[in-house]
Amino acid sequence: MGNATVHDVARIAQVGLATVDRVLNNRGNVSAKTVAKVQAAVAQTGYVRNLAAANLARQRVYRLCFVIPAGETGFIASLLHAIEAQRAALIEDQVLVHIVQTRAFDVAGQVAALRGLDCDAVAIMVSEAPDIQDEVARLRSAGVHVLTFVADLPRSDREAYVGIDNVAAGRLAGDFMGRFLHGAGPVLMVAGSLAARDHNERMMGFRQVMQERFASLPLLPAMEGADDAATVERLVLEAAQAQALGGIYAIGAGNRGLVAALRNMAQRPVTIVHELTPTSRNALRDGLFDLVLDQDCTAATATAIKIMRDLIEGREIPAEAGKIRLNIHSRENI
Amino acid sequence: MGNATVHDVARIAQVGLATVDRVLNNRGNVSAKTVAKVQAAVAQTGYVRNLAAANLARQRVYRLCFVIPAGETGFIASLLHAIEAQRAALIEDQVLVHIVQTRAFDVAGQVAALRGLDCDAVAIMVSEAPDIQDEVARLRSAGVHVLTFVADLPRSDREAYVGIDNVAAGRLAGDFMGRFLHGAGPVLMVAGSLAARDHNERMMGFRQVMQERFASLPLLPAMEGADDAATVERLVLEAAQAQALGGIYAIGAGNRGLVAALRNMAQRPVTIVHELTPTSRNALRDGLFDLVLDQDCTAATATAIKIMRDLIEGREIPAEAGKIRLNIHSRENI
DNA sequence: GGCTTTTTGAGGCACGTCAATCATTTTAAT
DNA sequence: ATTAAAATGATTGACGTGCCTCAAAAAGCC
Repeated sequence: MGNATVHDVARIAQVGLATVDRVLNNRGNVSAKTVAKVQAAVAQTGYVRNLAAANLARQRVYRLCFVIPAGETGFIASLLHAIEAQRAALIEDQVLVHIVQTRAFDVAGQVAALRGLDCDAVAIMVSEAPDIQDEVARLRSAGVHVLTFVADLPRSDREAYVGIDNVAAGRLAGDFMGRFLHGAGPVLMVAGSLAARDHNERMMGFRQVMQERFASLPLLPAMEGADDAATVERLVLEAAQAQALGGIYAIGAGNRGLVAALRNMAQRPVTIVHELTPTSRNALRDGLFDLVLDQDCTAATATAIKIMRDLIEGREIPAEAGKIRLNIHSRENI
Repeated sequence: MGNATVHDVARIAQVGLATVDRVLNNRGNVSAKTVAKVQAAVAQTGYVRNLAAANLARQRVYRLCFVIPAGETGFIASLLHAIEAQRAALIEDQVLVHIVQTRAFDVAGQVAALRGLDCDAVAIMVSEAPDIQDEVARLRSAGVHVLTFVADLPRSDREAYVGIDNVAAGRLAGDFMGRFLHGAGPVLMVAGSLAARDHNERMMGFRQVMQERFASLPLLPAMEGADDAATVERLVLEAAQAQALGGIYAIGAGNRGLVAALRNMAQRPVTIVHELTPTSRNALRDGLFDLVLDQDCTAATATAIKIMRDLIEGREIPAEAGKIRLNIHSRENI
């Protein structure tokens, strides 16, 4: 069954081993007739290359890289943890994963990080800026496979995006917000930065659903908390003092500040946030948060690594391959 | 870095290659002192076995098997599809996946299927019965690694369970049901079979939350639809005729029947179901279903395969490894 | 026919590990 | 001290593919 080797193919096709090798690896200088003979033999024997032997022979080492923001947000910590957890199994497979951390929102620093890369494929979680798109193009032309991670750069040369559909996530949050909010009361949106594509897309999705289906609920202008706990706390408390809030949708990081603000508010709004971390987990348990939308970091990193390997091997990447499912956590399933 | 070989280890430890091999593969007949020397050299060089070379040398072929119910439910189809989608990449890695389908709820047939297995590891989705637990024990003692899949057999000898936490899924469904159901109206639960552990656990979780937090909502006795569309349709319509339903929690298969019933009901109850299939996807879009709880088949099969390989390699399996996250789909994110 | 160019075959080395044999040394038992 | 048992080293041959060289055969061209 799965045990035909190049030798079998050569014997069946009545050609030499070298010719089989030339055909299988597109080395050229083989007549069309011979190519057909070999391909027929491959089909007949059901030959499939033995990847282990191939990698051994060519001394293949997969040099992968993740470029992700620095900072101690719980989400980044989860990502790092997920990568570390897989590392042991990966080195046995000759996969070396290197992690580069850059300051969030610091485009120049991110460009510098991309410029200094030395690897076969890279997964990047960076800002959306022309300089960065140029740098992606340069990497691609230098033969490095590039995929975007968590935050997409749809207009760049990236070969794949691994992460959730942020518009859908925002829409889902809007749906739940509308259905949970029995009374009226305005809804506040707190993003990290509306210039960040992921946050912006979530906001758009949320706003779409609120307008389409829950138009009676007033939507306050979105605020930017810069992924900073103190800023988020201040913004939320100010908004709550201006008028009683019915709901809060926290689009990005800074959940610690949100928790602090909620503890100081008389009336508890329906609160939907992103990213399952110790902070948000505790807040769920204490009844401060109602829902946490979360992308599974383990799945995200595992998928990114798999796609990078597939890209290096030249395999087809289905369009859906990088899609990470969105998980929802309430107090009942943490 | 990742390039130390057994030769390096032997040189550093000042022992022979054969001795290094004996230590690394626990072949015995090595003195404690020598073992320590080798281990020190391994630590010093950072030696990690090259799995490709190892598998090549020992002609390793991973013979894996899935034992899952037959039948054309959408969920089973998704499972099969997910396995097929991975098959191409797997054979390059010398992983042969065989699928055995058994009649659902047919214990004797499942036992026979388990008895006829010839593989290194198997993932089973079967009924919970003493005969099956015995058969699992027999497989284990015959050196076959066994993990349960989608439905657990916690009292058996299985080495891992890959699937969602069904109690948590039921609790989550209960939480949403309570929050969506503004008015009163009784809630109907339709399971496939309450003897099936997964359905039973979901029901328990659902019931717990409803009693703890939404005690004012009456809960009708759970019905068994045997995963059969016609039966489900009949049961639901009968219940709806007896009294107007506020909500329906469909615990198992048979969603097609539920859709048919909903189309014939004057008042649309809040409907929460399991498994994202074409049927449930369309029902979501048409507003017949409110939520679909779903375990990601691709993730489940991929995880099961990975764990089977890890078991065969003798690697540690973290307790959490088999945990599949629960996805939630509403009309807004399909 | 003589010439060049393309195509093909044969062979070998390398990759790192496993698995086995056989000879030798060390250690333990009597 | 003798013998048995255990421990160790040295060596070798796979495993299947990639990649290279060299020579031979076939095809194309004038």
